Amino acid sequence: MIILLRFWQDPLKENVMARYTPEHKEATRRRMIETAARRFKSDGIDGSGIATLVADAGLTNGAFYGHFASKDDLVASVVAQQLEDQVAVLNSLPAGLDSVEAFLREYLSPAHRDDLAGGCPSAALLDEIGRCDVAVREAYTDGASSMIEAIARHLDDGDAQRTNERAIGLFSMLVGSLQAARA
Amino acid sequence: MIILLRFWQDPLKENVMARYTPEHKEATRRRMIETAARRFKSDGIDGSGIATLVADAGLTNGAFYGHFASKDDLVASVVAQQLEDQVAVLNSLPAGLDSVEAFLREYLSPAHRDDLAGGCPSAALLDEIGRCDVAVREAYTDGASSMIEAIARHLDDGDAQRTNERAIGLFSMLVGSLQAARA
DNA sequence: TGTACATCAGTGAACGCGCGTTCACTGATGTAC
DNA sequence: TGTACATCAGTGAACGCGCGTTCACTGATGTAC
Repeated sequence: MIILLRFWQDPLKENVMARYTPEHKEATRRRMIETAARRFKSDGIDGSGIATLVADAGLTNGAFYGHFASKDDLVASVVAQQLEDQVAVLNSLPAGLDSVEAFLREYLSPAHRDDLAGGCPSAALLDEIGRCDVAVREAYTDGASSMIEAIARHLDDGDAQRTNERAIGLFSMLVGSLQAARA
Repeated sequence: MIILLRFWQDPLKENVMARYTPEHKEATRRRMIETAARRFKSDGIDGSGIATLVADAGLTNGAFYGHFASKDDLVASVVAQQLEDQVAVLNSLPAGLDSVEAFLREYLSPAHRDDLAGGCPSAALLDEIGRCDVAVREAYTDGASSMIEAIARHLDDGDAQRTNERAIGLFSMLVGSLQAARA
């Protein structure tokens, strides 16, 4: 959750890469989503203009609309991708309460508090997402329910309903605490 | 916390009110702060333009800078006022855990979830405040620590340190839960 | 193998628009004589 | 009491600016013959 996957090509290799392979355009799109995620989380969604977002990915203004239909389309893609990454991290944790505890300590650590760009998307963007268009909000609710499930899997104590409630409570408290610590 | 104080004059009385009494300008300023609070919470800070904010208060564009030095100045005033109101509500609750429980039920009620404009400023604005200028963030941290104190007063169990930690935890969880419920 | 053409990821200038802010002005109120 | 002037909350047009988006173009790559 804290350490982001950096799966885009390094710039040198990128330049050598054939321009019209099926992978090339897809790689650029992924790079845009990754760099936009960091920018959104540190400067806010409204606070990040298209010009800055494409420059972060090493492109110019006009290239944007070859990859996304609109800014909102990018936002929805970013939100979905970010939550997917978090779910993957949660699922890769070994079972047992020890690993949950280690995860919590890391989540609430000063390092995570100070790493807005690389940190939890919910803590950085939740209330802005609530004011975005419906596609973005759907991307968020879909992703968040996967998160809750992933958390619940670690807390499972037989009573499904209760486990789910505790997962939601834990998630809410984590996000709220982190936001409070930052403000 | 949920029911806002509506202390501005009603329009009829306002029109009759002498224009240059010391109260007149102050009343306009308070009205701006109140209506701006509602607008910020429902549309976001970045999402609310000066033109809309002054129109909400029944004024036109240019009047704004007779009351505030800048938009950030208004934001800081709104944040301070909102938290002050919340503290006043908390302090007016009768002592005892019953009233705390009633308060929690109200805070987490569907009515409060759906009342963005009239609801808790922290839940609606926390992550946007984190990206505002230093005066706004100071107004928030000052107000929030009064909030924590007010909550702690209701949870007091003799151990000051522990009470304070529980107050922070409760506050974080409430804000986080409400945001999650809204998104 | 060499040449002509098609493809298409990316360029960069331009668009209309709403933003925060400024400013010359208005006109009702308060004050001086 | 009546008149002339000062005050000042509020008006509304205008400003420069950055936004999201569009579009004619470029030039490296892939394909056809």
